[in-house]
Amino acid sequence: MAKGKARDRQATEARLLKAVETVLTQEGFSGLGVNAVAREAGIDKVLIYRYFNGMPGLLRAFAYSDAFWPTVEEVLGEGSSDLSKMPVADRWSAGLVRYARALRRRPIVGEILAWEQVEKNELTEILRLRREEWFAALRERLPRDDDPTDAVTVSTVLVIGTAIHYLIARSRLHGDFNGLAIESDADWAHIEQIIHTMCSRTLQPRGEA
Amino acid sequence: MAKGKARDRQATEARLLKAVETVLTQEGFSGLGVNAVAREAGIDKVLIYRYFNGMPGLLRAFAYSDAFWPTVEEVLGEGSSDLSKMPVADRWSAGLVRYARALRRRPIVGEILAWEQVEKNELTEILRLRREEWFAALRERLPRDDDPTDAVTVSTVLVIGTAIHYLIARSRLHGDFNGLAIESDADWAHIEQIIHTMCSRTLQPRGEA
DNA sequence: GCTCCTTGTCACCATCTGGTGACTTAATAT
DNA sequence: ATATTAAGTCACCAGATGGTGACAAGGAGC
Repeated sequence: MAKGKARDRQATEARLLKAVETVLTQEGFSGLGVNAVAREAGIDKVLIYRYFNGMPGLLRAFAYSDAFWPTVEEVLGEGSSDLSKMPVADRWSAGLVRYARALRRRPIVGEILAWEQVEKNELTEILRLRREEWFAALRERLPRDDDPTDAVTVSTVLVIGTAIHYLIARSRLHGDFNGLAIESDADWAHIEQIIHTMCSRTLQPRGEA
Repeated sequence: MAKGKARDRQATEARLLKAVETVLTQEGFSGLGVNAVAREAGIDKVLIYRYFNGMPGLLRAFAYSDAFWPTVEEVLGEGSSDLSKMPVADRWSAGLVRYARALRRRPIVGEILAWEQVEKNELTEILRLRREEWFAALRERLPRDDDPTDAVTVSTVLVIGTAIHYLIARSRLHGDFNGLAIESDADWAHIEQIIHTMCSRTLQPRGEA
């Protein structure tokens, strides 16, 4: 039984894609390469070159698989809790919290965020472009306030977004950041609370010059 | 003159430490190893083992050199602009801005922040512990408000701090984050403005339950 | 003079990586 | 049945890494 795999290219490609995910979550991107992926999948590495034209091709296929990133709907929330009906501060507050939760649900996301932060090569650019496509699609679906305060609102939200990315990436390896716990769900509930406070106080329209 | 270096252990050790910094900034931590450092310093790698007992020892020496991290004074500001005299919102706002500037001044800091974010091994732990020592020293020097709002204040500041770390690490490789520019000094002036807004609006005491 | 320790040099090892060419074996078309 | 194509296996390459043992030569003390 051992020698001579059932000749099934589709299954082989699927196993390779799965192996990318496994290697990425278990060993991190520093261990991601043709050797490790092939070893994990139990498939000769030469097939990665034949079927995907090398590691970049395989990673591109991975980036467009559904393991890679949450859907826009998952963040926006469908039906009842539609974000676009909320006032601006609540909208962004709830949106950011959902974003954090959606990212946190996928173990692989932390790895990808960290990687993009740390290396810039053919592989990371593939994932980054895919992620930016996603973000553009998200913005398409959000109402745009065309008053001049919109720009500063977006900037503020982006800054909080970077904090989320940082904390999610960090939580893979560390239990806290200078005392701010980022391990358990309770820790994250606390962080969500802070995000909410920052959003509502910063974005809330107030009587001001 | 080439063969037979002037026998000067101190100078050799200094060149190795300098080479750590150079390799780290130029090639990143993924290229940091005995071979690369020795090559950069023009010194046989065996001396790294002899003098520093290997790479961890060399990095530990580096972590306690002044190339590694800004001084506490640089962030707190000395003399005239003493942070501890300011009201709470201004204190943190100004402190975070100074922190960002101090980190941004050192090319190597981005690399270290990114590394700690991404790997956890003997080497990164050395740098992390050193950084946390630094942070503890910083907190010693700041006045502590013992009212219950202090905890949420600290959490808020830490979240903004993570954003700073993220953006500094990212700016080594990318010019923006989803459209938020992080390249030029003007870009960072904008970010400082946002930090200031978030701090003053979130931390400012307001009539509230 | 001689000895002894230190500084520095060189050659070598096992191991891992990305990548390629040549092979066998199964399935399909004629 | 036979020829062709695709799937999978194996062995090998060059280059890089971390790490070690053996050696040459400078400097200080006796």
